[in-house]
Amino acid sequence: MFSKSCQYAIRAVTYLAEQQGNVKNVGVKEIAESLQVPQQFLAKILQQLAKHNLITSMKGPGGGFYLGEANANVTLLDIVKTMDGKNTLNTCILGKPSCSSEHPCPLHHHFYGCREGLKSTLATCMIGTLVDGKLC
Amino acid sequence: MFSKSCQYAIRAVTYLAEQQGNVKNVGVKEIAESLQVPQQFLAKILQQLAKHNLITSMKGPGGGFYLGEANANVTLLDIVKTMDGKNTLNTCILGKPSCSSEHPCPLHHHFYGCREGLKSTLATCMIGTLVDGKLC
DNA sequence: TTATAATCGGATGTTTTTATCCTTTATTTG
DNA sequence: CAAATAAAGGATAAAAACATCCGATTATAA
Repeated sequence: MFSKSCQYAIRAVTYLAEQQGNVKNVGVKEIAESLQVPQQFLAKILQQLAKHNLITSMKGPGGGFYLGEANANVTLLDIVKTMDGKNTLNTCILGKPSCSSEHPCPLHHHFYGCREGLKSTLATCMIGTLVDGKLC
Repeated sequence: MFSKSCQYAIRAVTYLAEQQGNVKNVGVKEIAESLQVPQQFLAKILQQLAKHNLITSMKGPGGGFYLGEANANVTLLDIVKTMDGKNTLNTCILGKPSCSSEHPCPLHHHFYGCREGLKSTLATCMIGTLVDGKLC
């Protein structure tokens, strides 16, 4: 469903959200250790998110990543689209090119509602309000 | 969610189900052309399914694959587990190792029901009854 | 019996995803 | 200013997924 990059991204952003108010910046090292994921790989992901202004970064000593004013309206769907592409969550679960409600694949009706529900959940969840275990 | 191999497998099995009663055997070539997927790759997948007795194969001229008596009770979940492993559809959507209802990831509650529903759909669908567009 | 059509099986090749390494740039602190 | 620190960025490597090639085997039909 989600690539590993995307999974790491969401989990890292969740971690950042939880740290809001504590300290301003969080380094890659700390996040990677907390999530138990490869640090260098996670660094690339966070850089990518920062480049797209989904999170904020600061260089130098005491630097790191955080969720700031500029990221207030960023949703989980923004994260997903940046990591896995705009069309993720829109393609047929069986990869059938012509799948639609008119010409559905066998699983279309069973999966469509599920996927749309997930998409709308992601679209309404502002990352600033994320906490591990729940969305808001 | 599903690997390409698994997607091809489900679509091919659907095709076989639709051909039941018409001709006994269907060759890889015909299936691959119908699904618009690489023939040699699909051949491997069908061989794998046949080896696990999920579908039936016949060599020689006029040979091919079909759904027979021996495959009457095979479900879509059997196909999925064979192609993508037993643990697919059981792991956390964010890849968090410790995710559970007690220690859920942010998406756990939003995704759990969805996934269990899909799993039970797959578990109750006998492949013999499959038709493109619906399950039974 | 022989030619043919089809799966079977092993090896190999390609592409994408995941992961690491190393240098550069910006920032803070002493 | 110098040194230390942390992100940024480019190049490379490893692993997994996806795909192809080709000879062997088997069964059927002529």
